[in-house]
Amino acid sequence: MAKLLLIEDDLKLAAAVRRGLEAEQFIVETALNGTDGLWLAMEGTYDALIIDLMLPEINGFRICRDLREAGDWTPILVLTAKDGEFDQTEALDTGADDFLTKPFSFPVLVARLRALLRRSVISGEPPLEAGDLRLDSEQRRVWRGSEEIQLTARQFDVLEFLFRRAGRVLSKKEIMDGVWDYDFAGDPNIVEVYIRRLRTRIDVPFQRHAIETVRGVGYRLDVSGG
Amino acid sequence: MAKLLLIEDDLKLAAAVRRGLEAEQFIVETALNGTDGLWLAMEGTYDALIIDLMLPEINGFRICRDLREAGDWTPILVLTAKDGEFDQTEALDTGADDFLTKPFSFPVLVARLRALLRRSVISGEPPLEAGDLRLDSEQRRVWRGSEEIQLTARQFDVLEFLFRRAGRVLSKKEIMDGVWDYDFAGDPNIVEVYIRRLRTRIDVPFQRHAIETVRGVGYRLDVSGG
DNA sequence: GTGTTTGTTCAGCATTCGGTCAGGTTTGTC
DNA sequence: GACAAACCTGACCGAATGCTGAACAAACAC
Repeated sequence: MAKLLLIEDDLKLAAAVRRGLEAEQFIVETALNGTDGLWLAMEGTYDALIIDLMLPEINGFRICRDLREAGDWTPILVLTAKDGEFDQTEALDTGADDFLTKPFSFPVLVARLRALLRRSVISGEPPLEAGDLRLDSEQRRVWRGSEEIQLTARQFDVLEFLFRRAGRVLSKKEIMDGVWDYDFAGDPNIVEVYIRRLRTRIDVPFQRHAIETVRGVGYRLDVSGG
Repeated sequence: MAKLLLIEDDLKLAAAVRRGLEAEQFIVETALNGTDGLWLAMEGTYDALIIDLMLPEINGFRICRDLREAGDWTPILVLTAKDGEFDQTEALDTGADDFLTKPFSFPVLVARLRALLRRSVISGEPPLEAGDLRLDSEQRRVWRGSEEIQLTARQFDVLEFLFRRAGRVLSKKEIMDGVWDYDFAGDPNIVEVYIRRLRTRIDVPFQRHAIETVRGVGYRLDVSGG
């Protein structure tokens, strides 16, 4: 699958993003400063780069430029602080393909990444399946058997998150961190609410839930699809 | 498919054009200055060249001349600044086959390119289809079943953009970037307005929209055509 | 120049969505 | 069986989002 380079100096954020992307089946390498980042990027073995603009030593702006000037057009997704010294247009001036303003939510990051990769590695990614439940990320559509199920944006994000980790038990916190903005600080009950909303839509009557509750731990999407 | 060389020193523009053309299935290589550009162009392995006239080192004017003098008659599309030092007649005097004034809109660039290539590589591209909706890029005509639908230029551009990405959900921003001038900075509502106008023309009464709304995300042309 | 078509902006409206909350219910423990 | 913790559930409300018709402006044709 796709191999990514993450250049980010905030240790905590780097670790979180890395973990998240790995859970999405990406192969992730991390550089904590501009020098290492540029060095690694120059190897040119990555399918996409995720670069923070504010970096020690060599900043992200410079990395993008240097790569482009070296004829390297690997897709680049740039991370910027909202109030920071770089703004949106500047981010794109660097030759980056897309940018994301912090704080961002994880599904947005992944969606943007997939959009960038769609041109190269991932193309025509097959729909995800669990029993007779089917979810197509690209089209953002869900079916139970042949019947399409209408979901709202957030509902879809939650379900996709579960789908990509099907069979594993996910805590409410994991789901919150994975689906909501990473600085979202609401009641974990929101996850219960969304699980319920999903269940009322995707479950088959008189059959056990496709999304099982594991009391005291979290939720699990049954790979057999309920 | 067709292989292109883009010679453009503005990183932002180069990245955007490159990305867009790749989405249209072209193979694109990019040079950021005249020297590299001429060097690559001399290889003579491209189906067409897109050259900015204002370039560092060797300008576009010179590149065209040198190529033509070397007996290379690869189709050339030249990009010029509106107010720039080169005007339209001069651009064509260089041996270019066509020219485009900045800022240009993406569909225009693609249309001109296809026109240039039609003489050589691409010819007789089949019409695009979605259900009983049919769109012919070359003729710029649209039919529902056997009945032709009249669209304005912009309406057609939007629909063609959706057609070439049928089944995928496209954000308003993607549509704006893909259809309007690359520096257009208007209200995304313009997309809503055009979607509406398209719907009133292409939809079948009492049937669901051919262009579906995916709330919070964007629009999707249903491949089954509504 | 006049009239028409096309493109864009605007503002009000309708709908949907997301998040919160306040009970209710189940589960497990003592 | 009493209790607490965890989870479920339906209702509610503000905000975001999209829809729509009309007005205005620009481009074009005659």
